[in-house]
Amino acid sequence: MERYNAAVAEARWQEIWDEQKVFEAPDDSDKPKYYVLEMFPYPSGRAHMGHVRNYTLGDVVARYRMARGYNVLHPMGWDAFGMPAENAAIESGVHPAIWTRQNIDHMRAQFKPLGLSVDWGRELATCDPEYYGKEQAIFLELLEIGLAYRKEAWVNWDPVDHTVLANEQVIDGKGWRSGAPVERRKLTHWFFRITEFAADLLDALKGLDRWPEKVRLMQANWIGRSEGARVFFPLEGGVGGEGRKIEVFTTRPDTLFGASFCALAADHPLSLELAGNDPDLAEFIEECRKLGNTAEAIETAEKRGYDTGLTVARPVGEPVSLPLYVANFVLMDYGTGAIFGCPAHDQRDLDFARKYDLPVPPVVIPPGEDAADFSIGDEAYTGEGLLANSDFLDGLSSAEAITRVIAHLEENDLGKGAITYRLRDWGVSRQRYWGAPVPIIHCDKCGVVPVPKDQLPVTLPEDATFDKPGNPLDHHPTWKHVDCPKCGGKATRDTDTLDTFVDSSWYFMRYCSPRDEGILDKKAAAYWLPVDQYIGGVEHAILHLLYSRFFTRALRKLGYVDLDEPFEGLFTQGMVTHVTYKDEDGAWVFPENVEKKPDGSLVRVDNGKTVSKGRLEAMSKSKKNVVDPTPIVEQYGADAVRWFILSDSPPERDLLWSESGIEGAWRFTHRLWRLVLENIELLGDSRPEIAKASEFSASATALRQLTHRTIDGITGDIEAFHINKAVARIYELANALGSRPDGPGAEAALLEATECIVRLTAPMMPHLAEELWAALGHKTLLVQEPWPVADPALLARDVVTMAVQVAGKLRDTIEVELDADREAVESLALASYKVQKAIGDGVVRKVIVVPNRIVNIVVG
RNA sequence: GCCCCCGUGGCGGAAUUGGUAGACGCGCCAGACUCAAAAUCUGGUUCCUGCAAGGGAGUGUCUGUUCGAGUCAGACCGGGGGCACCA
Repeated sequence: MERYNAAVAEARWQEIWDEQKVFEAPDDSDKPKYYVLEMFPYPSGRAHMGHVRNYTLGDVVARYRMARGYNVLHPMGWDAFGMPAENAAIESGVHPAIWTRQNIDHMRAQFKPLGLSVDWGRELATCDPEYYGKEQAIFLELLEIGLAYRKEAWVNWDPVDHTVLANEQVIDGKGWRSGAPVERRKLTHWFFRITEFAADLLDALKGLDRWPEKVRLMQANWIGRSEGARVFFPLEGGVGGEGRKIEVFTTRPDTLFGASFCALAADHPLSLELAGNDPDLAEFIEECRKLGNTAEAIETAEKRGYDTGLTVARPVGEPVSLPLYVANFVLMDYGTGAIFGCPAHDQRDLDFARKYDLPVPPVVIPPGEDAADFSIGDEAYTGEGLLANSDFLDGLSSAEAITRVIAHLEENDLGKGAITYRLRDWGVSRQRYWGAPVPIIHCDKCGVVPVPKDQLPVTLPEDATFDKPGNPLDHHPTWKHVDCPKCGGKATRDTDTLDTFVDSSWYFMRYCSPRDEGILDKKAAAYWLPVDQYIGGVEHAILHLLYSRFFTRALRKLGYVDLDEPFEGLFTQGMVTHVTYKDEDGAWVFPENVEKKPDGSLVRVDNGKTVSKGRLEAMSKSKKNVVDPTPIVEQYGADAVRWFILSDSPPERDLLWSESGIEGAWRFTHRLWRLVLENIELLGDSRPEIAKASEFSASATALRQLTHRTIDGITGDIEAFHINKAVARIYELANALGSRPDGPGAEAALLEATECIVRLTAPMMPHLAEELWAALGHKTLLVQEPWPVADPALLARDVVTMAVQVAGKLRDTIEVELDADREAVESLALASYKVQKAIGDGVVRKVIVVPNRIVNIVVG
């Protein structure tokens, strides 16, 4: 028997699928639609195993749904804007567009041999003007309805690179690339008003029942809803005019009587106003700004405050004056930028109070403590309890007190119940070249002027230079200089580009009508959306998914789509890991540079140094544990790679890439090939139809039952993303196919099982399955064949094996008819020699019979 | 610090959701084929004890609920992830 030549067969089937356009998805169909999407890749230039895993998982779903009779949309594109392209331009002088194009071509060439069921006709790249021009149109429409706006905001500014840095690009308070200490600067930026949907984005998480609980939780935490109250504290002494007051937010209005000070954020308007004629305060504010916002800075910084000398009045109960501070731990962009400090019941406030010698009156008494002698030491009491020293709240529980005090505040116009979210508006301006230009013109006379829609796209100038720091769009000699569309006078373009998260927030909608002249074709969008199954890494659990949810709501408001949630089902896959090796100097070593000596020790091939096996790590260039998919696919074939990736590890967990694993998978492709061809040989020209067989031997029936259980099991496994279990069932059926049935109906049963294993393998190893389907004599393409259906009659068993326990310990098993009655089972169990031996001279107290499962004999 | 998830053979992992722990694969061991090797096929493989039949232990640790616990509850230990001065 000749060997299966994966390379030849895979190329051939890919060509046939391509020619017959089997993966092209029409925008309307009698079939139900199913939209499968994997997160589109950043074209870094090299495909990695993580991509292979991601797209293989999606492909299994897509091919399965096709077989189940769905009109499947399974597109692919490129998240093509972003910094690496610009860095490449700075480092090697290649233009970002050229660099990106080459990478896309290279990666597409790496993906194609995987045999993915992708409709390549819908391919898009976010750096194409056809794409980002539409994005600019969306921007302008968001501006019209107030979901995009401009405001001044504090940003991390890299003084060397002359650019804004995202928080994650600031390491130890320094720019990740320049190493220069990052400054806090106030810049005017574009924002998307995502906070408008904060409540909805949070509430709607409940309905996303096909999302991982973990992701929903992370989003909920990120949105961060806090319930409490806003409370006004009047400024005393007529400062700033009569009736002036500061507004604070608190989640613990029940502790209001425990207030011993109030504090403002450094950038609070009142702080800035007071700093105007208080140089010391101005200096303090400056220090706060320098502090930065890195984790380390925050952790090590002690609580510090500046006493403004002003006082505020406690708004409830007996009149009490509280000192007003400006404090470094109060955030301007959360709540109202001002707090009241209740040291007894908040750790930060307590630290602050101890430092500045402020009173610490307890007002919430923990259960079991006595109000008379309860006092606070070094730890604030943040739990609930009964109120004391709190006027009309005394004796109430924390919960009751909160309700009561809010009612009191509202009746007397001193404050109101309020909800605050941690979520902030999304700053989208980036001072970079390789992104979608903000389609805005700034005119001295007319102010901010949108680029007229008929002048979109605002394209990037091709002749930008990258040899000096800062934004190439800003230094370009001519690009930004334009006439004002309104008054015709001299004006300049906005030189910022949009955050690349904007690009990825709507690409899944654009796929529905990728060549549409407008933003999108409403009919196509209505047909295809939402995405039925989205698949990608957990690293996007928060931002990308949250921004996409926002964009969907925004486009709904604009009338383009009629849905809130873009992704009906979400699956987050694990990483691909590989062992790491380090030599005696602690340097990472490539696996191919490691040799195993006969005594089992490991050495470097190049210099003979001792190597130790490190822990499993996600594949990364820096740890030298990457495996390039392309040579592996060339060596073993795409099916073997796909099979290995799908077996063993559950898709949501990390996958350990190993050489022995891929070889095992490769062996199975050959084993299945041989098994099926042997069966074909055995059957000769006969193709006995299962429906025509009138009688089946025991072995034929057993094989049929396994076949149908396998169909049923794999169907459920794929739907539940238990792909590793589906793989195990294929192995099980393959093992059974090794020993052929005999007697009446044997040939029909064998053919049925053989055809089924081929059909069930198709989503995972599509080329091999197609090859074997043809070998079985079929003229149709397997990819267009329906999914097999399990016969319920063959799923039911007429005889079951029941376990018999004595005192909870397994002693024997018995064969009984399905649903055999209790007494029969009981007496059969008691008749067992092993059971009797185990009972010995004990007394049978009770016999528990769980039908078709287990018998437990309780012995006293 | 707060929130969440996970601990099962040498390894990756199954276990119908409270009912025969270890499916399936990798690895390893033995056998068959071969002059030999590779490939392939067959069998074995949780641990302890025993020639064997068998017996005992066993799902991170300890306690509990139950006729019965990998599964439920409580405490602890270990690993991973998210958020982090959010009032």
